[in-house]
Amino acid sequence: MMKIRTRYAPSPTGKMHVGNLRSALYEFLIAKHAGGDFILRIEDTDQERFVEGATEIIYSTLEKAGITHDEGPDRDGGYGPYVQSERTRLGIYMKYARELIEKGEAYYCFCDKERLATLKTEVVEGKEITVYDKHCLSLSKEEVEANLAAGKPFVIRQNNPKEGATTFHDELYGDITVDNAELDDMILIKSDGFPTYNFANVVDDHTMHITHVVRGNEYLSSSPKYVRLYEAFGWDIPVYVHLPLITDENHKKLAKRSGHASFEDLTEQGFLPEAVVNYIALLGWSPEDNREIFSLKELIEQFDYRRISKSPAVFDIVKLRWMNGEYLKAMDPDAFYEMAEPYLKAVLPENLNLRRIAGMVQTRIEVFPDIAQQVAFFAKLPEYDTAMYAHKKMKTSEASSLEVLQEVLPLLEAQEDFGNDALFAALQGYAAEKGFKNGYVMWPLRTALSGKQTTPAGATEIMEILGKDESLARIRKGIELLQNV
RNA sequence: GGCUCCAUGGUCAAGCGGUUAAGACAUCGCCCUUUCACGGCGGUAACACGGGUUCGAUUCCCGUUGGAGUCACCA
Repeated sequence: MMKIRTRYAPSPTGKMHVGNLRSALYEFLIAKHAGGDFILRIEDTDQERFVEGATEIIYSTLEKAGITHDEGPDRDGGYGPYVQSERTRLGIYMKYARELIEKGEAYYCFCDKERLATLKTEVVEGKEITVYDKHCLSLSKEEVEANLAAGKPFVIRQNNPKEGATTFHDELYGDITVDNAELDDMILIKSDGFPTYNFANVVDDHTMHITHVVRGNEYLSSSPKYVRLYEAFGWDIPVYVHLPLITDENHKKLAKRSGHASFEDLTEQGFLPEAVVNYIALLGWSPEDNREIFSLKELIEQFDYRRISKSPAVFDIVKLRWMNGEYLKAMDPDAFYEMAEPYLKAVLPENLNLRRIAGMVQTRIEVFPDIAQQVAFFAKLPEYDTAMYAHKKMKTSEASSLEVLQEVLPLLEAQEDFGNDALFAALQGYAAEKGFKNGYVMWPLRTALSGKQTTPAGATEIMEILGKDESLARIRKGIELLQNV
């Protein structure tokens, strides 16, 4: 049994798109599930699109996501170089391209932009459609030699037949057949000497012994051309697995403007890498059972690529938030505190018991940035409307609240132990004595203490954290506001 | 527009000829509670349409419609 080898072949052009990240994840999972190797290859043959620092983003994203490669630019496995521009320097692609020319499967083309422009047949949705007319295929060997000797710029094109059809097999989509007449004579080597992706990916996948080519659906329709390349070389055709697309809420390919199209966007918004990985694993794949929370290790165990879906999936940020919340709740309190601390410190003074507050919000937030609006009232009592004192369910009104606060204030002033338990006991005692329900006295207190409809803690817990002085000050302020109604 | 692919609730999705068509998110209601949240319980909500094949189609085939992808010296 041959060892499975998959690869992730990103081009360093910016942030890592979640679609690409999912491709990397599936490629990794397919290899690891079968005990195979996952290879990272950098596709930087487009000099113009190259973005400084983008390679580093690829490394750091994969690392944060836990997707580790067995071979790559930084981990030589003997099939390098793992960077396409370096392979170009070695002349690998040119050598193979010439081999194709010898076989009549490719040819030199000297057509310039002006001539190509005359080939444009129509414009559809703003895109110009050009079909090359094989003009240079008819050039004689002498003409080609003369052009080359004269230093005329050239490209090398694939020579596809106009008759017949090409069929290839995809593990998910089955056999796909396309008329050869549909296959354009795509460019293999650009005039700058670099190979196009179309050519480089075939040569690289073969020379790097990639057994399973796993990639996005957008390559499905060009795959026949790649298959013809393999056949022209007489190489074994790899197993193909084309992945369904990830779309935005409008069912369009996820675009940058959606605001959460890249892994970086997501982590900046406070999402945990583990949750993101878990979520995108389930976007287009499902396990045999109904489980939804998976560690990377568990995904490796469970991942059967035959269960990958064929239809596109909408990226649902709401469900991701839910899942992130699940991860947050499951975290060890210390680990949670460590990550929550910066968000807490951003809005709260350090003399407050931040660890305690972190514990209060751990089950109530979905992403860390939610913390601020939950706890900001601890630092400063917000302006609030006294109408908030009236609560239907608690059967409180502004008048009843004023009365309760006035009666409870001296009680609290006399209270020695300002801990949660003691405070609760004292207030409950007061309520029982007066025949009030707990909520009837707690609601006005909590309102006075927080100025908010909802808080991550009850009245007594807030008092403990605020401390006696601040608590009493806020209650007096509440009384004052109510008296002025 | 040509070609290719896809089609189960708002979203992710199970299903692979016979099911009361799972589950999750979201949504709604109830319970719990010192508010909200968490948690628990329950509700609303789907097989795009039309032909076949079959004793029987969500499931297989064809067509229609709808959606997506692709058609570069980008990957």
